[in-house]
Amino acid sequence: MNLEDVAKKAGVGTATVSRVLNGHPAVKSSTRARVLRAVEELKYKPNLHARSLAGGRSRVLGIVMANLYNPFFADIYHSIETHARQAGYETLLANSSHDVKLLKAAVHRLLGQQVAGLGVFPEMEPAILDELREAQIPVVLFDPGATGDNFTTIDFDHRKGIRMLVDLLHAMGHRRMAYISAPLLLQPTEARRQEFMETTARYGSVSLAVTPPEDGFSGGRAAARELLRSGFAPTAILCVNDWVAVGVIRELRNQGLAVPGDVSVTGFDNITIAEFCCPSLTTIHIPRTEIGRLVVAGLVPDATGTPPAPRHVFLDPELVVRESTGIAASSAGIQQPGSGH
Amino acid sequence: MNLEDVAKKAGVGTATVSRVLNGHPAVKSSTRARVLRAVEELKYKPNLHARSLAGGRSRVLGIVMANLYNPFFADIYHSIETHARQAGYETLLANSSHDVKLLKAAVHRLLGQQVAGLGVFPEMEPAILDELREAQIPVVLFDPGATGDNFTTIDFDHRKGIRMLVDLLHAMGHRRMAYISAPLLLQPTEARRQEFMETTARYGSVSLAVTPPEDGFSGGRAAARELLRSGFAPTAILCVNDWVAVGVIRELRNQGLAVPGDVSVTGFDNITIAEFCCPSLTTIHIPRTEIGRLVVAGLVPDATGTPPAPRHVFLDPELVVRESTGIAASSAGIQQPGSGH
DNA sequence: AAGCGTACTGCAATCGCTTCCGCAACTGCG
DNA sequence: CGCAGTTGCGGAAGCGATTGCAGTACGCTT
Repeated sequence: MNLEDVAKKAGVGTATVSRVLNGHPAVKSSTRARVLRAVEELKYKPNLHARSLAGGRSRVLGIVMANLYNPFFADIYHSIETHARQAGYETLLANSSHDVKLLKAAVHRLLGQQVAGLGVFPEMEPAILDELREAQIPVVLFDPGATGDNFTTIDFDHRKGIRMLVDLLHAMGHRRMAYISAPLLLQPTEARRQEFMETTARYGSVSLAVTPPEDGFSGGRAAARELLRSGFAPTAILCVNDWVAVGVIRELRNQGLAVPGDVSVTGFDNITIAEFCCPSLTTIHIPRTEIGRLVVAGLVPDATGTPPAPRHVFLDPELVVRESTGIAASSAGIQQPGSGH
Repeated sequence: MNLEDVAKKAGVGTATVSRVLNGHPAVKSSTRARVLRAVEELKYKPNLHARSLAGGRSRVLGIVMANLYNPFFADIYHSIETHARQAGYETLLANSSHDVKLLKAAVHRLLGQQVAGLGVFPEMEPAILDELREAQIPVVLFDPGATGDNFTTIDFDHRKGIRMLVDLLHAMGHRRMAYISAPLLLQPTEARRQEFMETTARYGSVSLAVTPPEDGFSGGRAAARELLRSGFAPTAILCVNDWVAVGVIRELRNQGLAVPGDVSVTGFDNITIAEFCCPSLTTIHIPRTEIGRLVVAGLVPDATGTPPAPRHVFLDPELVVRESTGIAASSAGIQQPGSGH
């Protein structure tokens, strides 16, 4: 079932069928109708591989994500898809699941599909970056260090976000804080952890960081369990993201601790659930919709066809105070210094 | 940068390069090494379009989903992807966003990509089903009515699930229940709503169904707000899924109502958050991982290469009782009949 | 030394589509 | 009526891979 069949059925040449299918204007309307009828009757569907092979360019954007089931990334992907569609582009998704091998495979796959642009969220390897530099297509990255003349990078001030949270908690009287990190030491999560340690040290607060066995709700629960068992009784727990924060809160309540009555908890990302869970989360807002817009803008050429100029975009954190934080309780049962600084 | 360049650089023919790249055994190892070096040096990446055009078959499964940001579907997709990878297949995702036009486009796109199999979750149109019947590939659907000799259907007993919830609530003394539906009248959600109305009617309970303006957390919140404003004071609220249930609970608490103290709430699907939110949700479990496994099993041929036989799989609901349901309160401030049956 | 099988390798056809180029028919103008 | 300028359409050359088939070289048997 190919172009030629349709052409034969409609009594025209393949070139004409192709022109009709691509909306080329120079076709008599009677011919056009005849072709369309033949297409309809044969239920013809063009072979997209042949099409892009012959056509050369494509209007497809490749997107690589780790963890689509992390709501934060799902939201971003959704935004990308929406904006891409508006720009007349399709989207091709590849999951890397935080695995370097898979990441490499994903990038190769998308490059092999001749995508018009590539947006990559996971942490990059130098080797892959090199390949991307060679590729003659615009690339959007979240790796602020990466430079290349076809690279647009989007950077978020993670450290400042953490600082805003610690400042808030300190102002509320918290002097004994814990941080629940991510299982993978990626650049953004590592920056958050470090900033937590540094800022609390500057304040002279007592602090502790623990690393959960996995990301997400159950990772948070496990980390909180371990934290409580350790005997370190914080009045506030900062979490690497909202996703684990929800799990942490759950475990605290299971253990009979009130949030924020006994312990304050904060998240990061401001995913939708942060507003809807009980108690709702104090967190740092990252503009996911805006990120999606930026990715597409950095990938599709403008009206004149010139590819987007590479640039570095900085996104600023925004503090969202909700119910999960409150005035420091006078210890959760364990004696503590309680000294200011 | 094509096969020929590599062939020239390695001093061999294109056929040999192709054989090396595809792991064909009949190549002298010295030649193989020379080719691989050329590939490396030129950073050659095969054009996948040309490859599938020439090769014919592909090892790619097409998956169509509405709403990837609905955690229920995100989980299913994740499971599909994992199982497909295990079977040596890739996955191609297309989003339909509950739009018939987009659904049609998505199916056409995947068919055009010559996928080896197609899994479609959104509600189908008869016209699209016809096209799918013509396609010479296995198809997995969630439309229990659809039949075709290349169709595998997966069916879930939504009605029974609702019955289990209503039974539970009735046993707990609830006689005045509300149902919060989905904005789109899809087959599964409609079945749930109808079963709610019928079962409560059979019990002689007072019942009311409302439809939120949108799906998800904020849809649930909006619906709950409307419900409370209406003056109908239920002692239990059943929700079309966990996603809106969380929004409903949030709004109830905003209005000062305790869950389950004043009002019991149930969800459906048993998405991960159902276990972690506060209070955790009483809900109906749908085996998402199993569904992913079934989809892949229904799509990839077995070891001998014979395509999977079409079949109808029935999935049974499973009641999960958690914190969001309790003994009926003696009215939420409004007089009510309170009659048993 | 001739014959023959085996192991490699290259040529060229092919996949289905787009698009350049040329041809025919038709239009309008002098 | 003749000629240039459109307009509409078909032929055929790619796009970059895979693969059947033929050819070469080499080793072994007799």
